[in-house]
Amino acid sequence: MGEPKPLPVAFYRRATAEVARALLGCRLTRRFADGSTRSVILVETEAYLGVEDRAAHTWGGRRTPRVAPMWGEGGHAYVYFVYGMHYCLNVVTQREGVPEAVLLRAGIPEGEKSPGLLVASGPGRLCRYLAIDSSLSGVTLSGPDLLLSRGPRMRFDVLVGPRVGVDYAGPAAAWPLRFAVAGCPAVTRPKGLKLERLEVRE
DNA sequence: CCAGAGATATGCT
DNA sequence: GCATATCTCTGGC
Repeated sequence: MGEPKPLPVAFYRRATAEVARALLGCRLTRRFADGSTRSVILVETEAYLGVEDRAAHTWGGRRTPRVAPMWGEGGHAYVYFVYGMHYCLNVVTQREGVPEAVLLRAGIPEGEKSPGLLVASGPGRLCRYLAIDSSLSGVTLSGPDLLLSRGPRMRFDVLVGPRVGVDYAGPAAAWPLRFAVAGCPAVTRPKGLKLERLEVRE
């Protein structure tokens, strides 16, 4: 297999909830210092809609050193540390000055000897599996360390529902915000998720 | 199923 | 200073 091709910048410039849905089935590749790689196919995502969204770190226009990557160009990573022991990886969307992002909640490891479906289930475990920490916050998702690419050809149903944590309502939250691949055991507590439609990617 | 522990960076008062 | 956090694991019902 050749080198996966990064997603184009235009991919990240759509409405954030739409990007979250489109990330399902995409491949996230982590490259290590020794040149080895690990990849997952994304199966669960969540949108965070910036200044209007009380659940977003940039709610109300917060602009602190930690969230600086969210204010930057789409297609970059925003990684934060939470609960004293977990990292969470977000995909920054849209353009500079629009601080929105998509939390990556689960992925299926690709090419493992014994396909451990559960090791990348949950945002903290996903980061642990890919050895992602806050030193990667702000890096491009089209670079050597992290690469987002179109996933394998597949067809799947999309589950849509509320976010897992506290799901603040608001003007911006009229959108569905959480997306998952139906029937995938790696998806966090599918409760509350409703089947929306069949997705075909070829 | 649910409550509690775990451990610390971050951001607000 | 202090409360909180886009979480995970374990142990008890």
